[in-house]
Amino acid sequence: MKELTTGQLAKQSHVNVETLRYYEREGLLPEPSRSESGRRSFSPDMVARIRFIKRAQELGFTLKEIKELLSLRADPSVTCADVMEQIQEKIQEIDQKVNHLLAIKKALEHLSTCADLNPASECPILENLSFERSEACCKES
Amino acid sequence: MKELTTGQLAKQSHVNVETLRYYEREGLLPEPSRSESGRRSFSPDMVARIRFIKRAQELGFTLKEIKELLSLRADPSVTCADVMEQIQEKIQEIDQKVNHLLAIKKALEHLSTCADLNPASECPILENLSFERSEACCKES
DNA sequence: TTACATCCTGTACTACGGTACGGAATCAAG
DNA sequence: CTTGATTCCGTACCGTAGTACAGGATGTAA
Repeated sequence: MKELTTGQLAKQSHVNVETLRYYEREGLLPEPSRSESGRRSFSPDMVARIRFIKRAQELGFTLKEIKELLSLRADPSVTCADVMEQIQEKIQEIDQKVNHLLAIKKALEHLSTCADLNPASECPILENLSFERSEACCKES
Repeated sequence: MKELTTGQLAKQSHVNVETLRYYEREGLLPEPSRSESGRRSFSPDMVARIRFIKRAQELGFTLKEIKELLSLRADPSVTCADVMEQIQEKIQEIDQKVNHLLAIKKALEHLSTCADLNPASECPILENLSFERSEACCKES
């Protein structure tokens, strides 16, 4: 396999050239070797590394966390259990986010119900948003 | 009710003084009247307005969207149905976010399972993250 | 009156994940 | 050899939701 230029790596990994430079700055990519004229020369392995980064992003990891994952991988004293732990944490975070969103949804649905019950009157939705919680919203049932 | 100074309004609405100035700049608060020396003088209604903003933020609206909601409220030609529509949109957005998070969770759980199945071997989790999708991950069942 | 608190303005800075741009150098194709 | 594409670097900018700060002007309490 040949080494890749910045542009080639960018194309193959479906990211912007500037993004590669940004990842390098942020320590997500190792400093590549350079040609005599100073141009970057990337190992083809970097395609997989960027796929890793993008996939992990999709999975809800921040670049900072991904950097940690990548350094875990580089450290031979790290066990599979260490990685498992990070993933379990991430799953819990996701559960929390989902629960928060569902609570918000419930509140919004409640506001909708209020509106249904007040067809011809002034819209109570916006006023209800002013309340601390929306319990005191509707004319009872 | 007396008019409030910036500091009083900030205290009563539990936000930072700078946040009030920021909201004013962003058009979320109307330009308050001023004292002779140039100090802001807020109507006590602004406490409710900021509560509205904060509550709507909790419900997942951005400041931009909140600004729209506030202007809806100010416009007498806007019907309750218009507001309902915004809320329905928001509910759909939330559903999408939840579904995305649950898909992520599933993928992470799958990675955990893989790790369970490979107790003594090299940790396959990180390598699996490199895959486009994680179907090809585990030793079958 | 003196001291301290609050307020004013404008600007800069934070985090996040990049994107855009200018000007110079270099590379590859015709 | 010339032209156009690519790459280089540093820096500035985007949106989001604020926070921080400098330096000056007021307001208030002892």
